[in-house]
Amino acid sequence: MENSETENPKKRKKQDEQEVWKWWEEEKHAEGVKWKTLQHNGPVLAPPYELLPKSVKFYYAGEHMVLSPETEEVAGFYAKMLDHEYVTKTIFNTNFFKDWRKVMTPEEKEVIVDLNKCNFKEIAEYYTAKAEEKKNMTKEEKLVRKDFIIMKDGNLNYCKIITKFDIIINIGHEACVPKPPEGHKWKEVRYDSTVTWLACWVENILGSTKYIMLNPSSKLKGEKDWQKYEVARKLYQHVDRIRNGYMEDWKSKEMRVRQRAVALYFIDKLALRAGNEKEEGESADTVGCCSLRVEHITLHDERDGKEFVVEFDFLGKDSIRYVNSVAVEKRVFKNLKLFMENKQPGDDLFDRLSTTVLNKYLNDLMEGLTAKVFRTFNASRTLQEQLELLTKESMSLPEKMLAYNRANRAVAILCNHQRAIPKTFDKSMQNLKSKIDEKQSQIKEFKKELKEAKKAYKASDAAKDKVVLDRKKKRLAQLEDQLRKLDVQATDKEENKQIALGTSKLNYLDPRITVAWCKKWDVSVEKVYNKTQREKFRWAIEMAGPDFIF
DNA sequence: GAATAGACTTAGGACAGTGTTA
DNA sequence: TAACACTGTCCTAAGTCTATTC
Repeated sequence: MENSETENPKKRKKQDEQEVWKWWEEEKHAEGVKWKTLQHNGPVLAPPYELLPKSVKFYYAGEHMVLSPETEEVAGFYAKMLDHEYVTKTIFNTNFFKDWRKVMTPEEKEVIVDLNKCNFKEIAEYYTAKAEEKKNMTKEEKLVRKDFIIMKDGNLNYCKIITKFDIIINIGHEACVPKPPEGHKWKEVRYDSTVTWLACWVENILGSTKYIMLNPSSKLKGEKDWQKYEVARKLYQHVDRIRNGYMEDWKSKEMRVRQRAVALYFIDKLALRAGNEKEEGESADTVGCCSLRVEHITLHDERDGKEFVVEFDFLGKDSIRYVNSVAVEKRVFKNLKLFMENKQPGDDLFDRLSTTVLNKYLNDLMEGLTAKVFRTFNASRTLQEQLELLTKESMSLPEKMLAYNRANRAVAILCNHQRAIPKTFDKSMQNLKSKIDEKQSQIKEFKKELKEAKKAYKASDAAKDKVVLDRKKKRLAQLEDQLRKLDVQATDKEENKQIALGTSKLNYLDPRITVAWCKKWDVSVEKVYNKTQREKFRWAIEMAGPDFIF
């Protein structure tokens, strides 16, 4: 990576796009060419397929690209107008092929003339297999490989990442300026106490700023975390009023208000994210509540014996799929039908709503209230309610832990926190099951022995037979306890197959609820929080007693 | 009012290190 | 003690939300 002296790539892309539009504006009015207007997701114009000229000059990134209607590139042309990503790929392929042609032998040049006719499957398979092979290497094999690479290439594998000239540091007014490494200087020394970052620089791919910030265990982050949960707790005092408010708004004369009310209902009921607008083509096509499109929901008047069911299916943050069917109030259902009227699948469901508008409205309802507070609020409330429901005095420690994990899991499901199923899941589950089988037959066998011992003692009434009987009873109790533990373990494992508990634990659950639960049920905090988590939640561990209520 | 910048939180995957088991 | 499974930590991309600029 080079020192970032090139222009801002975001701006560059924007300019390129403007160039395309400029070209298109001219092209569609060109003499002798009849263009038809095509409506798609706003004022997008594109020529219908049958009217495309034999060759279209396509201006992009400073070079001409010829699109011929007979090829897939026509689709690419449409895609440019409708879906940026496709064309990015097309351009990549074009550039790649051009560069490849440069290094081809004359014979290859003769044969390889069309990238679309090239089949790379075998090569791809070869490298996938190689990667798998590398992954399956033993520790020793990996070490040997590493030594071999060092021997072959030497230790000269350098990559110039960033120079100190690019870094801005942020320090206290009285603090001495830390000395940059020899031959370097800071880009800027700032004294800004209104922000928390210590250093920042501009990353060279998208031109975004990167920050160095304090650890979650720091006092500063701890206080922020505490504040976050206090805002969420405050919502409890307002939530009934807010809920009554949005229910009332479902009947509003204004479409804008109805949309806001239905969106807020989803955010509250389903813990959906706000869903900011994203730059099209810049990143994956993911959505949240406000950016839902018509194609992301299906309405069922009746489904599985329930009325007014909304079926959600969309990709959320990190392209994690959200699939859920929910029965909603009749008014919500009717409103959704209304919002979807005369719209294409790709159109915005809430076309009169944005996250900025929604958050402004929320802040008027309660100071500090934003869409994401509902997620924190509902997650923490769910944990508290589930813990209350699932924990019983008579439970053993493993059973209490299962109850805790189940409560945590309920939150993770609500927030749609998923993980990839571990590769070894089936195998380790199988191992656990065979352990359970083994333990069961052991117990069965032992019960027989116990029966014999009872018989012997009854017959003899001898002290030594009593000792044997007691010992056997004790052992059986031990075995049964072990079996219970294994059963609990298997249940927990199965239920947790595809669910990630860490995200909610770390970001959504007021740690004081957990600490209070530990204190109330005599479970050590170490059982639920590891060392790092205990450091992060030190404030809560010190603060919360067994009676804390969120 | 929309677009953008800036600052911060939230997110799942990778992988090294640790624990468990045969 | 080796093999395997699991956990903790790191990484940084992908979000949210507010302030500023156009």
